[in-house]
Amino acid sequence: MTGQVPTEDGAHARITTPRSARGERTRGALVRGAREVFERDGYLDARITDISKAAGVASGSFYTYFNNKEEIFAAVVEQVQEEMLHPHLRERTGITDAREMIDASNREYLRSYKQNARLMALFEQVAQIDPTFRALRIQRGNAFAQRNAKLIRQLQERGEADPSLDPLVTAHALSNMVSRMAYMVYVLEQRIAFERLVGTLNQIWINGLQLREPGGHAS
Amino acid sequence: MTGQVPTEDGAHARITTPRSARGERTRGALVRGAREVFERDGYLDARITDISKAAGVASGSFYTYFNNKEEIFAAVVEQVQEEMLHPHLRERTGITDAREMIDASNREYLRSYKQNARLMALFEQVAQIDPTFRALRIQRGNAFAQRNAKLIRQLQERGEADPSLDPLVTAHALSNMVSRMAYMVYVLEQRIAFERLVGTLNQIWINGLQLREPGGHAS
Amino acid sequence: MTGQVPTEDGAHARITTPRSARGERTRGALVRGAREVFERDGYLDARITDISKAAGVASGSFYTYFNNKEEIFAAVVEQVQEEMLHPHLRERTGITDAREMIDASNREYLRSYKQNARLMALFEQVAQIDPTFRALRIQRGNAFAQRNAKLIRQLQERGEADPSLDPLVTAHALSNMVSRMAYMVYVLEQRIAFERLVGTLNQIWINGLQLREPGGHAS
Amino acid sequence: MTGQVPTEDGAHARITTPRSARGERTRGALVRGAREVFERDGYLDARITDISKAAGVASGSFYTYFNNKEEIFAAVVEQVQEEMLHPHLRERTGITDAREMIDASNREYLRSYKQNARLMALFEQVAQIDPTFRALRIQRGNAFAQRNAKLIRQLQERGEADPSLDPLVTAHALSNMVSRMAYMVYVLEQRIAFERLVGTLNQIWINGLQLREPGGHAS
DNA sequence: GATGAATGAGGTTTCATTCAT
DNA sequence: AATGAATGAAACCTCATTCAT
Repeated sequence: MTGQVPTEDGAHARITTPRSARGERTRGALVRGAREVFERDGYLDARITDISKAAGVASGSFYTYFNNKEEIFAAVVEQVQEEMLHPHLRERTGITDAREMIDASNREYLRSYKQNARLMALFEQVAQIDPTFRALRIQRGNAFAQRNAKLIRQLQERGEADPSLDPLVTAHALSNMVSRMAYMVYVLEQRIAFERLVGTLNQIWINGLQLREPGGHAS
Repeated sequence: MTGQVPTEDGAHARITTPRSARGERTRGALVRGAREVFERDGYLDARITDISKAAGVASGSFYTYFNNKEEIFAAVVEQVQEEMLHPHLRERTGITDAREMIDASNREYLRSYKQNARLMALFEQVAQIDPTFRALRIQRGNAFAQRNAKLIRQLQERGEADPSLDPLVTAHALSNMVSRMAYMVYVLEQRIAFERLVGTLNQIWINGLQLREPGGHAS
Repeated sequence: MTGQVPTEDGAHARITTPRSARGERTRGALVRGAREVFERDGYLDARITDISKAAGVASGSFYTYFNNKEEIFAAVVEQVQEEMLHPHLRERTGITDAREMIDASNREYLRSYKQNARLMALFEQVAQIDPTFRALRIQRGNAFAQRNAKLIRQLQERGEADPSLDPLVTAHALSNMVSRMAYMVYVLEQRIAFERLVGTLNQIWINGLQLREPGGHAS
Repeated sequence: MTGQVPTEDGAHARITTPRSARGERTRGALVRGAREVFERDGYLDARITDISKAAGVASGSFYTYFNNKEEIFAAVVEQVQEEMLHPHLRERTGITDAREMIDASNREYLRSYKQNARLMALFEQVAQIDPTFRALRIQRGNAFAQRNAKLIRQLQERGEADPSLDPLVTAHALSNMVSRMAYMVYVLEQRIAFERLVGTLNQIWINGLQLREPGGHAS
């Protein structure tokens, strides 16, 4: 009746948004505990009991703030996103040259992926398991690809990129290539030196798009 | 861990390799049933009971041939591989031109992926869940990349491909790009027309490698 | 268990009889909330949390005034009884004729039952569940039957009622008949028109007792 | 897929109708255990664990045959009904006189109720709690009343019963009177001697209906 | 007194695995 | 070998009750 969180099913919505400082602390401990357990045991093997234990609260307290594993996982994701929130690259660095932009973008992505490999593995796993989270990922991937497709189109219009490429498909393909390589190297632990990885991926982007000097004449 | 009886696979030696024709039939039914259930319910939600039911045998019979879900999944994979076993492309078609080879290879891969989308989704899922199967995939990916890396090296030596690219990393990157796009389109059902997909991916391979005419002079 | 403080009811002496006006208000809100929840959800599904919520007080406040669901139910019953407390029929109306009395009494009972059907259903339910409340009902039923038995005996002595009937058993039987019909019609919602119901029940009373004109001569 | 019991929701119908003798034995033990526990602890306090324990089977075995407490209760009811199934009174005894029929019928009903008091208490309780079972009771009550109403109508037509009574309402009322008295005496344990009880109730039926000699002239 | 979060016992349910026939 | 019922170890989840603020 009173300001309850709008949950999916609207059933007997029992979960609470913490009103007191103490509640805030407990909820926080649970999210932290969940992250710890998820990273350690994986999504499937994480038991709610263990999360509560890791948070140092009674098992029942979990249900004060979350209805199930899925929900607390969403909270972990949210928390991680806030953590990772940097100002956007271009805005920060003012890069305009396409090559530099590609390098900066790939470099930053791979660095961050490497840094949070455990978490990325987890996200990858959950996307395979939970439809809700999978949908979220698709959405993000699409938004990202759309942005990149626009950049590619601009380059094509300026005569700086291969005009025969479909911008959207290309954007998807190149992004997927990078993210999959990040997964391969940092989650599956196939050892490739960072610089070699970035360098090769950059080169494939540049070659793939047939990037030319802004002037327009080939090197 | 200590002094295991030297059985076939080191397990607790209970499963039987069917000797009789009847046994062969039962085992076959189980594998077929498993595939059906896996494709329908996904790996996680597939219950051994359901597999037995789908196979039309008693639940207990499962354990005559397999020890657990993982093992029967392996059997499904094996069966599928036999099915998909075509004679290798080059051997079959005798293609030698790199561009043609890329097209033939991507085209065949995507066609087959589309054809078996359900199964591919399943494999993707299980690779996220089961370490054994994950290792298998890594191994295959590596073998495949190694083969492609060798081809790339040959092209570079003949002056037909960008010599600055790391052959192995490039091979991994381009393969991952294709397989990930296949996943995106045929499992996640992001609609992209087949020809546009193949065409764009081919072009990125060609551009990415900076493939030149066998003659050796740039366009 | 040992050496209990001699409190009002011998319980573990925690509940408070409100001293302040604020306390009075809170207690009242709880009883009102309980009634609402009991009528809505039934006794079994009424959760103490819900009662507190319906009362607009914190869940913990419940225990300031009551120890458990049973106790607050008793409070609801008490409150309802006060509400329903009419001056007694005869005293109010001065009826002395047996037939008129039967009609007035049945009519009033059924009217009130219909009016408070939800509550009556609740009482019926709780009587099935809670021994304390069940005992209370038995007691009331007996008191009521005893009163009626006395009237029947008087009628028999005056030659106005069948002398072969056991007054107490008859009193119970006829009362039970009426209350059970009320339950059937207004709780179980078996549609019978009010007047037909009252009329038939009156007639069975009259026939059952073989009521004769006060004068004493048979019909 | 194969001959499953048609359950209400048809979901993942997991319960089994025993195919083997052993299964039959286990199911039987569960129903017997349930009856024992229900009679001992009441419906509400009966835990599925206890039922399994009383049946001497593992807790999980319960779910081989039943999905929940409600279902096994239904099985108990069914079993009891089979037990109580006597050939119908009239058919058995060939009674045609209304008075004798009333006596025989009430006598038999009360005898049986007394005999199975614990069970009847249980049924009464569950009817208050479980809508499914409540509906069943209503249905039965209606069927029974309809039969009796027909008899009353016949008597009225033959001039042997008070023609002013509504047959259906009267039938309900008199039946409810008897069943409620049975409840009062044998469940609530209000001591009334059997013969006095039957005698008084018979008399109220006879008086209530104003039963006359078949010949038609009053006594 | 009021608050609302924390507690944890207790019951339910699932299903991989075993085993007697 | 096949059968299908029995087993019991987990996990989950609820909510009456307590308690620090």
